[in-house]
Amino acid sequence: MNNEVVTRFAPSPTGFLQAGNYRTAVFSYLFARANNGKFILRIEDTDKGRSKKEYADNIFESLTWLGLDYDNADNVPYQSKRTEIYKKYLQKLLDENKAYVSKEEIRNERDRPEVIRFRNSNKKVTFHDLVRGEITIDTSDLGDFVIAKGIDEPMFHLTVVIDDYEMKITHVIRGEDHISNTPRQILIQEALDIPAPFYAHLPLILAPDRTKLSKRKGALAMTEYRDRGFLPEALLNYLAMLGWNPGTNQELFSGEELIKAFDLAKVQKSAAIFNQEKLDWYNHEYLKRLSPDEFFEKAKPFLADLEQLDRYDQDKMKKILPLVLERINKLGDIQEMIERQELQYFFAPPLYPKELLKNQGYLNDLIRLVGEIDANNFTAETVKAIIWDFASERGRGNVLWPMRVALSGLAKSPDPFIIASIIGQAETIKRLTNAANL
RNA sequence: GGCCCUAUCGUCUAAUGGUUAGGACAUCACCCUUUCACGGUGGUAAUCCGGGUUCGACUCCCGGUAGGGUCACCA
Repeated sequence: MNNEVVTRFAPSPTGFLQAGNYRTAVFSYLFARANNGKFILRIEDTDKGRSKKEYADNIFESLTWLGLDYDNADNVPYQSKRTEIYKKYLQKLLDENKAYVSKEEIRNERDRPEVIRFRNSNKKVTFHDLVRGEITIDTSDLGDFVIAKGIDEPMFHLTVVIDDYEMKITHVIRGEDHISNTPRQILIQEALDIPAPFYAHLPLILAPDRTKLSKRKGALAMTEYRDRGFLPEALLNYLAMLGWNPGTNQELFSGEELIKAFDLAKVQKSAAIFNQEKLDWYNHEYLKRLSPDEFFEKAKPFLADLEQLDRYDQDKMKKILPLVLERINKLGDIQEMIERQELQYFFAPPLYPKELLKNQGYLNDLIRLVGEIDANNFTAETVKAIIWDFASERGRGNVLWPMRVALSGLAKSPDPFIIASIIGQAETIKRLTNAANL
């Protein structure tokens, strides 16, 4: 059991992580689970100046929300607290003359007069990348790179190598931007005489203009997607399909299905553009799969504006929600519908210009017909049944359009039968009467 | 600029020497329909360019071109 697969997600809490970061987390997670292995989280906060607790908290929150459960949740290592461990290895390198204290002219006020540099053998390093195959890089143009600012201040390349070793990481799955870092880390491994893990470098996720995804280019924190009403299942599914494919035409995958189907060999080599519209589609698909009650519960936070207007009526809201679902991609769109006044007519009589009715001629007939419906059986179906033939006879547009406008006050809305059934018989007759008297 | 990586519809991708180059999103048309939305049907749309190898290249090789990454006392 000593060759158990262990992967890790090792972000730096120096800012809000975006889609590309979380996609590497998704792949690391899926690969570990697909191989019955472990997936662990490590916080790389050796840069004390830029690391912030707020960002680390956001990483935990995002991972949990996405459902990427890490196996060391009760004991997540922070590199800032592991200085003593790194010191041991650093001292060894120093003692063996594989690293040395470098005294140099300081270039700017931030620089220290002394740093610890790795004695580079300037050779060509070749490693096998699980995504790209063999990669060879000549390290001679790297020089004697800095691995610590001091004996108590180790830096990235050193800490990564030591931690991956100590935490028994078997597969380092990370972004393509680390390819050129890999030879440096391999050199350190050799100096320390520790084994190298397998490497898999994932292609990057790009903005629509093919440049790096950034805040300016619309990159959002994962929690922002949550707050806008995306479902974690949709994000997970979409992220997994960006740069990986199952080799079949299946598009919708549950977390379990992803684990079953995931294969590093089918990871794409080229960068992918983050496509918001496809994400919207995924989210709508998952929204459609929710039960009415689940949808209502998830929609509630986005209904606050209606609640404030004292129009909050749970029973009525539950009837309206299916109509809303057809018209949104994410729950946050509900707020926009409310702002555009596309839901308020369900709660209060609409105001509209008389011209919008186009034709008032049949309104009195409609009032009579609607009044004939059994009050105990006032549904969209019975309303339609009693009106349909009449409308067909007089021209549906002549009858149904004014009816719908009388009820909704809008040029675009759901059909008049469903609106009538939601606002009720008395209110329907009242609004039709108002329209007839305009 | 040096080094490294990559290259199929607008986008995400399938096809690992022989397919009418397939699917999804988006888009367009039609159907459904009083409008919007949903839904249904169908369509437009791609192998970066140039050389090889081969009976035969999206697929293999070379060269261009383009895009990306990286060249810190950040990670």
